[in-house]
Amino acid sequence: MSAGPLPTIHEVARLAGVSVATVSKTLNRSGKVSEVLQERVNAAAQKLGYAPHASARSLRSGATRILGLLVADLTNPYFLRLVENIERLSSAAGYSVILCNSAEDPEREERHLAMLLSQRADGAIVIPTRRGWSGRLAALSSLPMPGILVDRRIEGLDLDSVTTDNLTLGRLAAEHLDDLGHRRVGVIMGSPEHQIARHRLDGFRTGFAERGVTLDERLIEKNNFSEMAGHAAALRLLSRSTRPTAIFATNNHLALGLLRAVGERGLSIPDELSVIAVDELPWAGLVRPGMTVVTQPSEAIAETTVSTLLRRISEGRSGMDEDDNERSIQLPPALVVRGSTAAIRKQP
Amino acid sequence: MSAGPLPTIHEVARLAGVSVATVSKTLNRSGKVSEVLQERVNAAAQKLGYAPHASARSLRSGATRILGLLVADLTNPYFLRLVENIERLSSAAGYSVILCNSAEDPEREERHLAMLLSQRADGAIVIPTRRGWSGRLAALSSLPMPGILVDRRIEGLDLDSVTTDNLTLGRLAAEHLDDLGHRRVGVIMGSPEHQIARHRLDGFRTGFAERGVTLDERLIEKNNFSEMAGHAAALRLLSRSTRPTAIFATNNHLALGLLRAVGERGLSIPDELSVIAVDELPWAGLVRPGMTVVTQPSEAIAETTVSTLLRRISEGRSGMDEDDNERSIQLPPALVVRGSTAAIRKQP
DNA sequence: TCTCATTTGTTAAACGTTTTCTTAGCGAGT
DNA sequence: ACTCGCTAAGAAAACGTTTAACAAATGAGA
Repeated sequence: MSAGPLPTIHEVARLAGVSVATVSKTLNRSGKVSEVLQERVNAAAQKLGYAPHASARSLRSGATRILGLLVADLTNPYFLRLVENIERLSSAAGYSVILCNSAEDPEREERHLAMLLSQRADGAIVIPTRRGWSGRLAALSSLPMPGILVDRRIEGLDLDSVTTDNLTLGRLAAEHLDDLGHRRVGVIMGSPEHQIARHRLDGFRTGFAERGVTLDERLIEKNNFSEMAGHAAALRLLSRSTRPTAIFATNNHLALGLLRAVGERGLSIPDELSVIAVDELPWAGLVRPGMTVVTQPSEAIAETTVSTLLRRISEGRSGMDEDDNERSIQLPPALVVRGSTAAIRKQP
Repeated sequence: MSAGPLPTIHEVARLAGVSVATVSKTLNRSGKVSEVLQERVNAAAQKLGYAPHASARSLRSGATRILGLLVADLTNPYFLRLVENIERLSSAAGYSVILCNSAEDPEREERHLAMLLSQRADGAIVIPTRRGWSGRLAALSSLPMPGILVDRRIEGLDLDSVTTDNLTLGRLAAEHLDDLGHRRVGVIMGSPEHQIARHRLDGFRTGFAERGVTLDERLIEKNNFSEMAGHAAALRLLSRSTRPTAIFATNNHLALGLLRAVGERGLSIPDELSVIAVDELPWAGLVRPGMTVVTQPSEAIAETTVSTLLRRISEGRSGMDEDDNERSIQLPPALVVRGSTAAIRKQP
């Protein structure tokens, strides 16, 4: 509508017949401004369609009200739920979110972090790449901007982190299967050099151990995290002379591969095989017997992440010294029982 | 590592023993700077870990190198693929992306647009809310910043838009089913007041009409876009005395509901019913006979969107006048045949 | 009436860049 | 020797805010 570039605070001031300082104070509700002037200012701003220039504002004030969100893998539905929730919460708190996808590539991660630094984001939320941590991630712990890790912790770094309690997650799965009488259980997991996979397995193992059951190590398939790997692993498990009566798939992609394999073998779930997976899946409703899963508390994780980061930001602003560093928050998963697991029928 | 706040261009200049102007010219490769000084500057910048202050830069230069990405529904997997591709392309072109989710809520859309305006984003990519267009969206066509619509066109606005050619999409589905001999076909679609649904149906109808087949209007289920609606509609279709031999589900959610209904009825696909859907689905590999789908060209759409917007931005910068307005780009979908459709067996 | 507080408003100085304009330096042509 | 170009470097003026410091105005107490 209006021609020419956007109006500045000066034009608002001129139209309202006051100084720019008065306009600024009015619009930010800081300082004292009389009722009558406030109205004049607001009217003028309204009429001109004034929108404060964020760059100018942050240049002067030092805060950008921007959060960086750097995700390791945008194709992972679990991360997507996190992104969605984090965006919602940040936005509600008055922060904009710059979305970055590193696609599991440390180099992209590095570049994005440099960009976020240049943008002077007030904070960064990072789901880090699997392979090692870049120097720039380490730098987050100190000065440039407060950062927080989500879902994946990095051992050596003293950065806040919010993750699922994966030990408990494994244990929940174990206890459920044990309750149903399963003793010969298979596990399809990613590489044990990744903390998450390791913790889930450890929890699973512990859960059974506490009930006096020892896992058959030969039924633990350790590979990578892809659907193909899950498929192959499942076929191996199902081809054994005495195949497991239940299988625990420790992530989304692996579960997909497992289900595909089960379908190909024509096995019926849960009659011939019980299956328990991790995370609510978008297509969960589709699978005929609904999937029994251990879910990660994605809303709670998003909420804790954002609130913790915002707290760090305000602390930093007030110059508080780093006292309670190395806060690693772990949130509890939940078991959702559906039709894909059942009590064992016959003991062959 | 380094204590205190981040270094400015002045500190780099002092360390290199030159003026700030020289540093700026060196770092931006603008203006003439002698070899030796360039090296001194780069070394100093490197040593200090200098990162240019984006706010200051854009305040002076007028460009933020930020793109707004405002999505109507982050839970839609198709939109997610768009987001992923758009982020990748923008990032490769040196732009950062501010992600906003309106969640089909016009009010949130409005707020986000105001925020993007305040941030002085260089451009905005918008998948608009279904219900009506906000005044601020209309404003995009004129001055504040160049904007482009994706996936959903808005009739009255003279804004660039990039969408799937939904007429052709419908026609492709129709021709495929006709080739297989289907004559009694059902359609499960969203509300016909939405252009997309209407176009897909029109194309579908036309495709059959061109082969001399008239659709049975009673088999066209018009509801909303939810999975629940799809499920209910499917149940209605499958309960008819003479049920259709094939069903066309015009979107993701509806297809999910349809498949659930088919499962509940214990019908076998494609022997008793052929099913064709829209869009590659994340869980496509899972469904036993793979799904036959008409896919939207999401990569091409993302590519066209970003390049068109960036062109608009540079045009705007060079002050070019709006000549070829109202560009509505439509990209062709593709048919992917899998196992969920088959030639009709018996004619009951 | 004169001071002194207290309120309300304005002036002007930052914030960290980019960029225009100016100047210094210098070799070449007369 | 003097001017004329030419190049590389620097000085300083923006860009649009916020905010500290200050001025003006008002009312109260003596």
